[in-house]
Amino acid sequence: MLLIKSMADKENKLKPNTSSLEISTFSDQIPANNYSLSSIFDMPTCETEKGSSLSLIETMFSSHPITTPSTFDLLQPPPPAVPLLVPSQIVNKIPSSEIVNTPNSSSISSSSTEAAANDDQLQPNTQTVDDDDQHKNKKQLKPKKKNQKRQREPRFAFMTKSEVDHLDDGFRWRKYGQKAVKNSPFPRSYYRCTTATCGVKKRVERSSEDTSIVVTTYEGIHTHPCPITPRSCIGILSETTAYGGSIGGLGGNGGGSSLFIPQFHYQALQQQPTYFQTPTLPMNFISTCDSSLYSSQERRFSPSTSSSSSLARDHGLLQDMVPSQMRRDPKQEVAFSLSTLSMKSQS
DNA sequence: CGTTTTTGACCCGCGC
DNA sequence: GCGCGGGTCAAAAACG
Repeated sequence: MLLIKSMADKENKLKPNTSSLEISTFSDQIPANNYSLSSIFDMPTCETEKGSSLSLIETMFSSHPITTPSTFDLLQPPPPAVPLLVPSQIVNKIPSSEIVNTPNSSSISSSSTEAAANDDQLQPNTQTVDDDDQHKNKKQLKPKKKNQKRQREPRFAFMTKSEVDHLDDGFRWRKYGQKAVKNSPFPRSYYRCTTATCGVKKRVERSSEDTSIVVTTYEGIHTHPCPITPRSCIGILSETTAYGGSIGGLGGNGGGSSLFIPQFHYQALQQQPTYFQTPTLPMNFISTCDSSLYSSQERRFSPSTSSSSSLARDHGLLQDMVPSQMRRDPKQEVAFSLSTLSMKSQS
């Protein structure tokens, strides 16, 4: 699971060279039942340039309980990546029990089969039914087998502090539904990746407790490159990850938060099962902080910013993960664990 | 005119 | 069995 919180307001816009961005991404072993992450983690606080202090993780999912742990069980938090990629200061805050490798965890690519295998209620012939087929069957043949549960892709939830609900993450989404959320004045929107072969979906809803927080839940893995690849992303990405086949992303524009969570290189998922196929997480994440300065369309053609190019010159794991300026500022902490993204990519 | 959004209806799972 | 809530469909409307 990834959780991200960013601070952005109109007066304190996120810029690549500023450190007003607060990020906390991590993975955990998902409890079997509903849970509130705020009760699991005691994250440190950090200060923005404006001096405001807030917890990196305040009320993660306290109002958004995850009720489908089976999908999250698919996440694989690999131990090797955590100590290398997560600042120890942050790691120490995360109970080790929460980041241990999960025996039941599996890869994304193998999630469908393993999920089915782990789900005794699933019948064997349901394992290969994908979303599209489900939809077709839904229209053609209403009756479903009783024990046939809808198979869900792994989900990744992000929390961002944003004024805009639908954050631009570089991918193109088509809204296909909207529902009122119980006990919340804000509706939940359903989006689907517009790429024909890509079945990634995402839900966007605003927290009822903190209306400034937008909860974005991604479901599935993109099987294609990002159609709108920010130059700044390319600037700091290794060649193998420049496409940023992603689990999910957030990117603000129009004065909202400006985040971009790079995703797996879609090829990496298929070919190279290595944790370190994903060191681009915070890189993209941070490199596109300036997206508020231009629209997503413009961003497609915008030249690399000086900051991103400077970031591109940074090498090494930590350098790759954290902008130099942010690294220098002890107040600005970036906590992340690629373990969530580190899933076996055997196919 | 193609694409996206809106929105009411429908399906499905689950709890009672 | 029924009601509720989450999720999805698809026609119509809106948009660029």
